[in-house]
Amino acid sequence: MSRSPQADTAARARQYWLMKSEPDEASIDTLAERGTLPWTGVRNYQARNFMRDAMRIGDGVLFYHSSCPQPGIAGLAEVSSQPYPDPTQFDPKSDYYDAASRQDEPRWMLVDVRFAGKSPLISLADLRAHEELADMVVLRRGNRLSITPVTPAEWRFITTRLMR
DNA sequence: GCCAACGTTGGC
DNA sequence: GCCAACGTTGGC
Repeated sequence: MSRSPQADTAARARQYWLMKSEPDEASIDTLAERGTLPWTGVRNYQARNFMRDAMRIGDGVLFYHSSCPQPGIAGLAEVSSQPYPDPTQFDPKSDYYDAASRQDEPRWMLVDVRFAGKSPLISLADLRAHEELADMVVLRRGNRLSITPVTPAEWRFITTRLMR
């Protein structure tokens, strides 16, 4: 099956994601200092599949602080690499070591994420207060996924209405 | 610290 | 392939 030259070169529309990080491990300030971070430690297949199969360089990221005194969106980032194997899976000293993963067939893939700006914290209560965001995946009851898709409308609302 | 919700494991 | 038990997530 051949594809047109346009299909090979045309960028797909930018997509958007929300990525949870525990600020004790990596906060928006950590990302601001370092510029980019490898998104290590994801050990959930659905979240891995988003990074491995769906993300593209330049996709927008809502950087979310979780498991902390003030959970919420703390800033913006963007996907800045192709997927590649998470090195921590091969490191026996890492909390994220996976003895069952093989070098020649890595189980866990990640992307790098680049800092794109800090925002005043947008709390869960703030997010839930807006009808426009009622269907956000991250707000769904029982949701535990550390990476969730964000619709263009949700992205627009958050970045243009809640972040100014 | 509690606990709801969900994913993974492993016996059968 | 079922499903109970167990572990983890993550807000409160």
